[in-house]
Amino acid sequence: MARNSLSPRISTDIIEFVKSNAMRKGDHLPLQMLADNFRVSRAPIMSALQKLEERGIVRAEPNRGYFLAVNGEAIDDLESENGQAAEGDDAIYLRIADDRLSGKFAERVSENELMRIYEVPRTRLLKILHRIADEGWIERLPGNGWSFKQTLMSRKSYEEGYVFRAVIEQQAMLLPTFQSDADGFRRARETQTELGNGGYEHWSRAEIFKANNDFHEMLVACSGNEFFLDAIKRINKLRRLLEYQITIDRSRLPKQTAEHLHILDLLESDRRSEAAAFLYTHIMGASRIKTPKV
Amino acid sequence: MARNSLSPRISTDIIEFVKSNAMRKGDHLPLQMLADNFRVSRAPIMSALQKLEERGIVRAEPNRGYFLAVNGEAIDDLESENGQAAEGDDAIYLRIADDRLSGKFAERVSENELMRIYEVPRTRLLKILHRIADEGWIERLPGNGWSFKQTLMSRKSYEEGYVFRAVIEQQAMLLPTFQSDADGFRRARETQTELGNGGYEHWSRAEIFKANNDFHEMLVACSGNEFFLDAIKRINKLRRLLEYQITIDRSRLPKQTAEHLHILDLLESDRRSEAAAFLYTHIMGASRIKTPKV
DNA sequence: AATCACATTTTATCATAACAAAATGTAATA
DNA sequence: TATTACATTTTGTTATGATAAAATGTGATT
Repeated sequence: MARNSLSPRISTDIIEFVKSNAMRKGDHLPLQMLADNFRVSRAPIMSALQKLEERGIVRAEPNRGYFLAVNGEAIDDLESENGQAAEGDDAIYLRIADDRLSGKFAERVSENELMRIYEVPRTRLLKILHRIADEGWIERLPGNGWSFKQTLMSRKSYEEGYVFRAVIEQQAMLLPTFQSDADGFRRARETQTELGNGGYEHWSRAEIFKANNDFHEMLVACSGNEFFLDAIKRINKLRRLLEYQITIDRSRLPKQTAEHLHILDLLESDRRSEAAAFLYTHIMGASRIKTPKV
Repeated sequence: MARNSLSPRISTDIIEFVKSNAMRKGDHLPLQMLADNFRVSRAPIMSALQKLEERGIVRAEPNRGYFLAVNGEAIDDLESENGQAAEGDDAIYLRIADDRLSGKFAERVSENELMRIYEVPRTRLLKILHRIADEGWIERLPGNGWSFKQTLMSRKSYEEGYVFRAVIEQQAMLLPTFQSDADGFRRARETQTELGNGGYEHWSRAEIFKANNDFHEMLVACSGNEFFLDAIKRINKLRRLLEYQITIDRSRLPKQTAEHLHILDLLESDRRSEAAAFLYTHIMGASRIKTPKV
């Protein structure tokens, strides 16, 4: 057996790309452009496009290339919509997270043990374990095996996480290097407005979560300081895992999006320290309400 | 061939353990206790002790175990002193860092390429690459190969790093959960005093660096917030890499240690916000002086 | 001049087997 | 009873060869 192909993921990426660039029916999709964009060679792009052709999303013209067969916004990506059942490595990753949160593991596990449980070859297992280690909830022991860390993923550190986020984001906004990103603000406004105007009723949990994270990461990116952004991205990965288990209280979303818009208002009228203070209470406010099962 | 043994590392660890616990000649060293301490089984402890016996540091009594043959403080660990030439994985890691900093790599490299260059089996190479990825200066590409990130390890982000540290450490100290650690303070005082009273002239660069890092991490640990501590530890790993290349200005050390002691003074007389403010300028002050070659 | 289509090279993953080290169970000893 | 010494089991690293995917070079087409 060989590795599993990139093309499914690339297909999804292309659809997302087409949508977010508001491309229209008939637009050309050059191989090299897409390849550079996704940081792969032309080969996997080719096979992804071929599969998209079978689905009628793009049209192939011999010796000329691939062209969009429909308008970008008209595409609804079946695979990623109903494909909630994550494929490939992600599936295993989520199963491990689940099993960990429901206490099915001893603190210490061996690689062989995990290979048997999840029926995964070692190479792939290690990739996943390293990802988890990067997120900070498992670590390699000096001898054999891996050890789950209790520290993250607990109620206590859940709250600590909110404190950390509130402080980092507020301070990032107060840095002298902070610069508003007009384009980012505009797009954030669109998303938040849409979410507030009824979107909160039908968007999927993942979409809502992503919109929220994107907003906060966009703000921190304005700080112009890589380390602040990195710290936030890192903690958001963990958060995703824990909040997956929480039922979203959709009734709170209108208030949340209103607060997000308020922050943008303040920034755009150059009231940065007010915005930073408000951001702090905004984040800490969310902490008080949510309650994870763990 | 099989994996390389843990015992050299464990030998060093045991020596460090004996020293830091101020153990005396004749003290007993139970296998299980050491095993638990280092999170391994008794097997590698056994072989480490056997090697320490050959070096005359411990004495074996049949069916009774191993006993210290000299006083803890009297041991000078030849292997780790002159053993500046790091062994095993660390050696490769440092070579990669060097080669990267001196611009010997294209941005994108394949695993096979690196295996050929450093003559390392894939398993070990991957371990090292994942460690580097965790530190944030390389990342796996979606297809084949890895890509060095420019962002960290540059002059700009070097300065950003100082800003980040200053903010995080200051804010950590201001958290309501912050609690002084009497024991930690005492030990920090000892080290800093020793370093200030002439230690700065003969301590190795690594020792000085470690003393400094330990001080700051100890302070952040008092915050009682895992995430703050984690963020500082993470950035310190990177710092170590960059500052390796800088010649330490030893004449500055007395001032630095004096400032460290001053911070402890302020904290112990319950002037926390003053301490936090001073800590901030202390860190930013260091940033202005040092200049990395990169 | 771009871009594609196709052919070729390079790469990483997987299965397998060998082996040394790590982990562990237990009788022997202090 | 606590700890070691020794025997046994389990584990993870390594080398090797097969294979499919990714990367790339180049002539053909627009």
